[in-house]
This record gives sequence, structure tokens and C-alpha cells, in this order.
Amino acid sequence: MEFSIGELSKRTGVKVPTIRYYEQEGLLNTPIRTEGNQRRYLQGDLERLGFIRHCRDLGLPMPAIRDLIELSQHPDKPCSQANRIAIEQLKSVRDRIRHLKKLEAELKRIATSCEGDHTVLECNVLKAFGDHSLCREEH
Amino acid sequence: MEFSIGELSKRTGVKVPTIRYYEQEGLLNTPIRTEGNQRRYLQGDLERLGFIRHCRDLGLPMPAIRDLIELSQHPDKPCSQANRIAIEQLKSVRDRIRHLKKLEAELKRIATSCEGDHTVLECNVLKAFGDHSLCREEH
DNA sequence: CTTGAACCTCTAGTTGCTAGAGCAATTACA
DNA sequence: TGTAATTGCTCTAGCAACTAGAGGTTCAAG
Repeated sequence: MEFSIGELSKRTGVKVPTIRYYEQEGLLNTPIRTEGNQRRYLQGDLERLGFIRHCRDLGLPMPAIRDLIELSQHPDKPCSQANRIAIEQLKSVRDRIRHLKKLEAELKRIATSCEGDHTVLECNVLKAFGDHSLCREEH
Repeated sequence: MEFSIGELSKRTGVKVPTIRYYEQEGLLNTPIRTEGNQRRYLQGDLERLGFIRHCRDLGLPMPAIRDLIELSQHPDKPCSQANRIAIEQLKSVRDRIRHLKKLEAELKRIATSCEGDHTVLECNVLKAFGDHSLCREEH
């Protein structure tokens, strides 16, 4: 029921130095220590770390995760803020997709503008990289 | 025809410290200096910086830009490598879009799983953030 | 000639880790 | 029980691509 940092790492897929980093950043509680000063974790830490990991995989920035953890310490509070954080992250992901799609279109145009079959001097790829006014739309 | 770093900044939209940073990183040539040690740029520097700026806007990492600049110094070489760089970046952008779309789907599910109208204790958003096994697909 | 804006260098901070040095504790096996 | 391999500890530095600030100098306008 008590396990080492290596065990915790194995069970969550979070690397050992990252676990220590999360502790330092206050996302994980400071665990108990053995007489020899090694960290020992409990079930609750495992769940907490799983939570953090999943949030990170979903792209949440650490302050947002901090807020969610803070929130989860107060079971009686309304959960509207958790909802807000999810919606914000969704919006940010959508913004990034929009932006990347524009880049995709431009890069596709650039990459096909020249098959790599002449010299640098007359290369349309290099021209296109150098000249924003050749782009179809803003990016 | 000679201009200061501030002028260069205004004309390209690249911030002054960023210009100095690019010089330090070898993307820009070291410019001539006034007697008082201030940088003075020429037309060529303006074009070079515009090139860099556009590449960065398109998401190219600095090593790729370095390669393109290297390449453009040799007008007689074949330009197949420029083509390769464009295609690589296109691929990387497409990968990122694919990944973000998965996140978008999960976040949408999470964000709508609870309207923020109960307490933290029974909040589906918090549950969903904590439990990867609730996800529809890998991310 | 003076004043204020722009310039200079250098250092440190951002985000979320990751790598390495140099040492201590634990665990497995003989 | 001895010892060797593994795992753990702290601390510092590095990554990408900038950005911010301190403390001081030069330039250009009036």
C-alpha cells in the first residue's frame, strides 16, 4: 500500500523526475519519507497523479490543473469553474486547429510550387518562404 | 539606405530584442556599427529578416530556417532540400492537427458532460479529467 | 547644448519538463 | 550477513524561441 517513486512512475507512466517536479510545483502533496529520506506514496497520490497526467495529455496548462485540484478539495462548492476551464481549453484547442489549417494550406501550396527539380536560384519554394505577399490568406 | 535596429524592427514587425537574438543565433549577419557601436542595416538585411519572419510565421523551427538560408547562399545547387523541408513541415503540421482534433473531441465531450450546475463532488467534468478510461479514443 | 528617445550589453525568466553529477539508501542474491 | 546492483536523493543546467529588466551610452531634434 506504500510505494516508492519508481513504482508510482511505473503505474502512471509519469517519469520519476517529472513526479518530483510536480511535487515541487505543488501539484502533488509532499509525501511521507522513509528513515533514509526516500519518498513513499499512498493510493491517493496515485489517483492524483493519474488526474494530472490525463489533464496534461489533454493539453491543460499547469495553472489550470492547479485550479482543478484546488477545486476538488472543496466538494461542496459549485463546479461551474471546472466547466469553465474545460470550455476554455476547448476554445484554445479550436483556435490552434484553425491556425494550423491555414498553415497547412500555405505549406501545401509552397511544397507543391516546385518539385525540387531546379536550382536554388529559381526555386519557388524558397521564393514562397521569403515572400508573405504570395500567400493566399493571412496566417 | 542605412537604418537602425528600430527602423528594421518597424519595417519587419520583428521586435528589437528578437532581431538581436537572431543575430546571436547566426540567422542574421553581424551588421556594421556606427562609431558609437550601434547597429546599422542595409536592404539585404531587411529581406533576410523578412524571410526569417515568414518562415517563423509558418512554424518552421530555427534549424530548418538555418538550412534554408545556408541553401540560398548557393544559387547553383539543386533545390530539392528546400522542397524536403517544406514537405516535412507540412507533415508535422498535419500531425499536430490530427492530434488536436482528438483532443477537441474529448474536450467537447468533457465540457458538455456537466453544465456546471452541481457541486464539485458529483461533477462529471472533474471525473472526466481524472479518468482516461472514460475517453472514446486514444489521445 | 540639452533633453529624451533609442540604443547598448548582460542576466534572468518563461513552460514543462529532461539530463547529468555525485552521493546515499534499498533490495536481491549468495 | 556481505556485497553488488538498482534505485533513490539533491542540485544544477539545458531545451526553444524568445521576452523583460537593469544600468549605462549614443543619437537626433529643437
